Amino acid sequence: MTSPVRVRFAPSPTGHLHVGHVRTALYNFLLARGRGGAYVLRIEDTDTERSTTESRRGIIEALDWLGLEWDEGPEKGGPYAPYLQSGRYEEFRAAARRLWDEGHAYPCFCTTEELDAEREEARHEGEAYVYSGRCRDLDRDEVERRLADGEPYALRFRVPPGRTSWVEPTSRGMVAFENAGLGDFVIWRRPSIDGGHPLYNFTVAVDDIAMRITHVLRGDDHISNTPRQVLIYHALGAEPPSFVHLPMILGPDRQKLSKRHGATALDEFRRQGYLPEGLVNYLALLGWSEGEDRELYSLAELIESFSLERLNKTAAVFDYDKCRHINGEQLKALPAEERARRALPYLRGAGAVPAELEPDTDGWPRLVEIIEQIADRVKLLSEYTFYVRPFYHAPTEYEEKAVKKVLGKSGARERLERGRAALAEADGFTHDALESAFRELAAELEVGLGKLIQPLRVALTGDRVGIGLFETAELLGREAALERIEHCLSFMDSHDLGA
RNA sequence: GGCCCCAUCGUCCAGUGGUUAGGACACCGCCCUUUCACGGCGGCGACACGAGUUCGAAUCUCGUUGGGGUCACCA
Repeated sequence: MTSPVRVRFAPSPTGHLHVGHVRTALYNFLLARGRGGAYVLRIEDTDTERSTTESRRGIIEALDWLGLEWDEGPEKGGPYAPYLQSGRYEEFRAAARRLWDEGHAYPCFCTTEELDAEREEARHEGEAYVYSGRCRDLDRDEVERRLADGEPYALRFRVPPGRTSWVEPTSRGMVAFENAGLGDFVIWRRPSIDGGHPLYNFTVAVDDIAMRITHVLRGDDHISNTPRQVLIYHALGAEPPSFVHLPMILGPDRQKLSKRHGATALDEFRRQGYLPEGLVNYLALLGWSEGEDRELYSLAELIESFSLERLNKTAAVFDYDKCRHINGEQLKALPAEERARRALPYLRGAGAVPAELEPDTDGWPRLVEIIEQIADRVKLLSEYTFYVRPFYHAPTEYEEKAVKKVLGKSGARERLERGRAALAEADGFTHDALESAFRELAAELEVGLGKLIQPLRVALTGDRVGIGLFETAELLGREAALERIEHCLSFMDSHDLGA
């Protein structure tokens, strides 16, 4: 039950990290941490044409941000290096040669044109393409001759008859494929074993064997590759690991999640103000549940609770609303000081606060207090800018509905003036002092407190929406508050409002 | 189309032979309230269908339908 586990997350550096990848990485991480095993990061860069170091850096940075720290991998090393798949080239070559020597692989001289024709015919017949096996039983002498002539070839795996199956340690259980439907697949590209490149189904097995991987957790879309990999394991005399195929994450239209559906790349979520805690929490819930009605988890709690047995097998639709909600819950759990630190880059980026504002400087406690007051009005870090901006910038215009529904109401101007007087004369410019002053004024004017407060709020912030009015005023200070009211009064005059 | 996987509210999850089928998000009311949020209360809303097994099926079996994945000398 608690046998040592070795898992890996093996992205190919050909693009951005997608939420689906993130969930796969997370589950691998959770399994390893929960069972005291090793979580390794391996970069599958054998496709030299599509792999970029920029993508690799992006992936590493993203994983870093999420807090999914790997035990072995790039920039860290480990006992089973190399962790960049391209670094294992000679080992792949040796394994391929061995397969060839032992008859598990054979050279295929078919040209691209010939193969295209085969594929074309299969499509025409409405059947799945399976390599014909034309080069499978070539005469030994002929093979020698063509090899000696330097004719280009690819290496194909000789798929044996029968069926291939494996048992997943989840409710999915056994999955089986008929070998006949697999076809002899290519493990090494042309022109030859000395010059070409090893291919995925082969490299992944060799690498996992070399790294002593015990559990392969990956997307559902890899199920059809699995029998081929199991075959390679057997041919190489190795015991296959446990395979666990995770349900897909779909878009709202139930198609595989893609850019069309909105944000999918991790950096986009980050830009939008998601917390790593929020994303991790939400993604953990997409395909797994503890079995009770709980859905708020820290990474540490997930490590504690996660188990393969509780994985579910139904594809899940990514729900942005729910993701945002979970993020909001995680945000609530953070102390104001921390929320302020995390929000700062967004605030500065939006110009809501002075560019030079830094933690632990003179202006810092005030920002923390503002953030504290905003409380759980926001769910994403980027949403703080709306509430924070008024404390650093006097309104230059007034929100449309605020003008219509507040400033435009008859008597608004008088109430605002009386409010200004109350602010000017208040004995102490604190929340409590202001509140009692306004309650008295409301009683005197025989109007609801709201009637008094609304115009003031608009004058002070430019909008009807914001934190408590008395907190707002206190945080602004008497001088700035009075100045803003003056400005608003003249705005009302020039627009003939609130008479 | 072949092969493979899957099937409970709109969405995400509970539920493993006997429940008024539960929770969360979203949505809609009401309450609280200086606005917006938060919070509280309530509502809407699902076992895809058909056979079987059983005293009894959301739960087990088979079929149908539906959805998804995959069919490269990419990963």
